[in-house]
Amino acid sequence: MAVNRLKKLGLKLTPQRLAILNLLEGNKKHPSAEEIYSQLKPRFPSLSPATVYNTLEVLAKAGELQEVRIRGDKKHFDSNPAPHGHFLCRICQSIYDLDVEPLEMQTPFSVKGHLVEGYTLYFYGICPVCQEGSKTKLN
Amino acid sequence: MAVNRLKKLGLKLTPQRLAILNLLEGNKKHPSAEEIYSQLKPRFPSLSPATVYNTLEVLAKAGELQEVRIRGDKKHFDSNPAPHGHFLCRICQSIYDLDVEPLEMQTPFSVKGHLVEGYTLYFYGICPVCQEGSKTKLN
DNA sequence: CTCTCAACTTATAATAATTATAAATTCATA
DNA sequence: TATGAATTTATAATTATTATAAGTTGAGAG
Repeated sequence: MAVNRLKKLGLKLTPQRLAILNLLEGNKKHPSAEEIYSQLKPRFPSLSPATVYNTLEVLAKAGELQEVRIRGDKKHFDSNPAPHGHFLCRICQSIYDLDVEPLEMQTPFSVKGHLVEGYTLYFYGICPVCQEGSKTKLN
Repeated sequence: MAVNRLKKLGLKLTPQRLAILNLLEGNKKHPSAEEIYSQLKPRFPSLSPATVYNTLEVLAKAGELQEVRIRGDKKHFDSNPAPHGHFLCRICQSIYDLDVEPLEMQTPFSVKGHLVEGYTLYFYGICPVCQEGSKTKLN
C-alpha cells in the first residue's frame, strides 16, 4: 500500500496526506485539487487548500500519482501513475480512463534524437452517457 | 492560403489577424500568446494582449490552428491544426513537433462507447540539443 | 516516554495567464 | 462613402496556483 512507499521516500505520514491518498485510490473520477479540498474539508475542518496543492505536488513528484492536464483551466489527479489514455467529454466535462490498443509505450525510448521519458495521451469527444442522452432527446 | 479560408468563415481580415497568422505560419517554435504579443508589438504599437487572445481563440475554433497545452502554465499555438505529437524538453522548455509512427489516428472514431473527435499526444523528455549539451559537459 | 526539530500545515498574500466588459474603431458591403 | 456589425483596445475581474512566514506536529533519538 501507499503508506509503505511514502515511508520509504522519507515523507511524513500526516492525516491530510493519507486522506488525500485514500480519496484518490480507486477513484475513477480524477478530481481536481479544489474538488479534493471540498470533499475533505468537512472531515478536516482545519484543512487548507495549500496543503492539498502541496500534497498533490509531492505525491506526483514521488511518482505516486499523475497530473491530468486534459483541461485547459485546471489540473486533475489520477492515483494511477502509469501512462494511459484519458478522455474528456465536451458535454459533461467528465474525465474517463481510456486505453486505446496500439498506443501503449514503454518509457524511456528515443525518437529522432529526442529522449522520451514520459508521455500523455488525451482524447476529446462525447462520452457514452452523453451520447445516450442526446439520442433520447431526439426520440 | 489562410486569407481565403478566413473570408469563407465570415471572419474579418484585420491587420492584427493577418500578422498573427503570418507569425505562426511555418513557425516551428509554437509560441505562447505572450510571445506572439511581444513579437508583434513593435510593428503594431496599438496591439493589445486581449486581441492576441481573442484572435487565437477565434482561429483555433475555426480550425485554422491548434492550442498546444503541453505545459501546465500557459498555452502554446501551432499553425498546423492536424493532430500530431508534440515534445517538451524539460531542460530548455522548447516545444518540438514529434511524429511517432504507430500513433497517428484518423478522427472521429469510437472506442468503448466513447466518440473520439480529437486527441493530443504530448511527449516529455530531453531534446537533441540538450542531450548534446550535457554530453559536452561531461567531457 | 518525551524531547527535539525538520518537515508539515495553515492563513494569507502574491502571481500570472486568461477572460469579461464596455467604449472606440474599422472592415466590408450596400 | 455611409452604415452597422464585428473587432480592437484599455481596463478591470477572475481563478487556479504558488510563495511566504508563522505556528504545529510526526517520528526518531535518547
